[in-house]
Amino acid sequence: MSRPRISDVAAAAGVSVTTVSLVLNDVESRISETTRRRVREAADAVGYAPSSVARSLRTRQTRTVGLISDQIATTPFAGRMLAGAQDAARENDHLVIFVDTGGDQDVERDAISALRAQQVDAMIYACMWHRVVEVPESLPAGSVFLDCRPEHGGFPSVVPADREGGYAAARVLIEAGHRRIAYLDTVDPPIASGLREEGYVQALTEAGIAIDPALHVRGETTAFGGREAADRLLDLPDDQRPTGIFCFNDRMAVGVYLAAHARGLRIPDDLSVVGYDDQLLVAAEQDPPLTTVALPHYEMGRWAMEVALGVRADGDSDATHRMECPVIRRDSVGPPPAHVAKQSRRRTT
Amino acid sequence: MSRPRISDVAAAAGVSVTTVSLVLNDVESRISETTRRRVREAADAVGYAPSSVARSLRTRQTRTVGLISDQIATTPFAGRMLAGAQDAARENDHLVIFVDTGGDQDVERDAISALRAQQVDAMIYACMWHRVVEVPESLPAGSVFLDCRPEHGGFPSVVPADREGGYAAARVLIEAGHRRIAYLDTVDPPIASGLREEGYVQALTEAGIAIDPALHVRGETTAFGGREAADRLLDLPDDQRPTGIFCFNDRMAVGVYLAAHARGLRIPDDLSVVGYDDQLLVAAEQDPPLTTVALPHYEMGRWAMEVALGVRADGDSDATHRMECPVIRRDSVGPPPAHVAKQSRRRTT
DNA sequence: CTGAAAGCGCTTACAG
DNA sequence: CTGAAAGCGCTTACAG
Repeated sequence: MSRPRISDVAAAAGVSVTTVSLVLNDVESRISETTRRRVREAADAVGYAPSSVARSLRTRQTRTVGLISDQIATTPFAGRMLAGAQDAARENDHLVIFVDTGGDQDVERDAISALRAQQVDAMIYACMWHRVVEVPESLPAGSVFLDCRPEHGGFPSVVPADREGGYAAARVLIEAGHRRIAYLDTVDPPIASGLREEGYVQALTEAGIAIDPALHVRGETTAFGGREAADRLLDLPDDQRPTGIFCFNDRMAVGVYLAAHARGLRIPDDLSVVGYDDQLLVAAEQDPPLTTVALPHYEMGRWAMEVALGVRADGDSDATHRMECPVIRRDSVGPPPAHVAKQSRRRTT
Repeated sequence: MSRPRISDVAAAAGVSVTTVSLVLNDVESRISETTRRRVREAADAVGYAPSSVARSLRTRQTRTVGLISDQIATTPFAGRMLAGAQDAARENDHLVIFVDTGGDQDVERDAISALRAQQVDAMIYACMWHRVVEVPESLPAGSVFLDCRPEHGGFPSVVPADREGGYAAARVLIEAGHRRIAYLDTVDPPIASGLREEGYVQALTEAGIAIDPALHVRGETTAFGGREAADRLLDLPDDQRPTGIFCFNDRMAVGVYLAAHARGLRIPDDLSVVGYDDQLLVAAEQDPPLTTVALPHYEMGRWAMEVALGVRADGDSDATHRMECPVIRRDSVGPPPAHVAKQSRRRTT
């Protein structure tokens, strides 16, 4: 009925529990091959599986890591973060105890102490999107921050390289020949917003394109918000209207599609657009499929777990690692429309 | 340096460890209020938090439940399942150890034995979408199946009420006045596909509408698949073309929007559409927002955890619980176009 | 090459 | 009202 213990195996094999433990754990020792086999057979025969809890009590490590997040589970795009952490944990024989606090401070405090009581070997503090966070008081030293950065440092952390991502997005448009490139930004700006803007500004500046404040608009971070902001952009006089729009995220880019279609503008023939996030089920499924910059959630999750487990060298205890956001080229970017190129030429002469 | 033990608290309070344990666990006992206070103060003073692993070894329960899934984490719509399970676990003072196997059998086997070794108090086996599954050999009795059903019963399980959902979807269209209602189905049909079809057929039949096989089409389960299938529907002769389309899921419904727009058909004026899933970031963000049937992922996750923990009465050990899929009314359904109503009348006379 | 024994940090009958 | 002691199931010095 109840699970067999190591002493049951010992009895069945006619040896001591010491011996059983030694062979089952493959401890460097000169136990004879005969005995080893006998022990293994006995273990199989009684269906023995060692108790992790007893072992943990003795060895003081649980092969378990706590992953606490603000709302990873309820957010559509961060599951891959969990998946990356999960895979790295498995490869290193660890289990992950996952707690989603829903952003509630009290829940968070309780979760941290429950995780400490469980004696997790390591802890990861994850956010749904790139943020700077206050460090919860009881968070153990050495915890790693995932998709967020501790306010005053002191912990390793990994975040997306948003500035470089913004730069890359703008480059895609510049290389396609665009000069009037808008940044359709979010209204209540998270960190990523400013960072991406910096990259955008840098790319344009390097390309000798003057920054036009009229081309920086903001909207709610939804398709409808994106549409509304895009309307303002597309209502600009012909010679000021952007030919390419870099959107803060894919949801807002969808709004740009809506606004474009509403006035008979085709993408990418009349208007080029690039998004951000590479959101599953949205970016690839637009018509035409959206060129975008991917958030490397899976890789970030894996990185965090690997430094938490100490199997990765570049996890400085006080550095934030910025992970590259690759450009995903699809079909929403083309050259600017011919008549615009003409106009531009006319203007500059 | 190292964490304080119960004996440290006992020493600090000048009592036995028995007493400390008794007061900290609020065990029914006649320990004097004075002593209790002294113990609590001592515990605070030394920063004591009991070790879950030591307690687990002794009490033989870990207050931990294993949640193993095929790919919940990497799928966008099932995070809420995790959230529901999570919330129920927290309310009952349990932690969830989450393992995503990615559908790999070997990983699954290893995960189950790791979870058993951890002595989880209960186990939940979750799927990304409604399926009938072979029961993994080593799965403990009493495990509960989430969004799937064990092939030969023997375990409690919870799945969406897809038949009723299909019925409800069709009713929405019927009540809006439609008679030519198509079912835009998926190509490689999961269980839900047939179930939803049954509901659809039942609703039409009850309403005295003959089932037209030409109105049951299939496509890949993507926006493009939905578009392609919708094209076939919309290419039908005027008097056969559906005025309302019930789609297997929201992604395919997006394809219907695409097909409709491509031929200048407005939704819902010229064509009504209802989806399924209430997919985050897609259903609500269409133009017009999509009327759909929601998959009750959060509630299913909660139900599964509650029966796993034994805090819910209706979790029969061998019954599958079908959870209602509520209709989410938005703006993609209207009455059929006037000229169609006229035509229909003409035909029936 | 193998075993007896201590100890990880708790809880809980049992005794007083 | 409180305490001494056994025991949960392992691992690991230590001894032989």
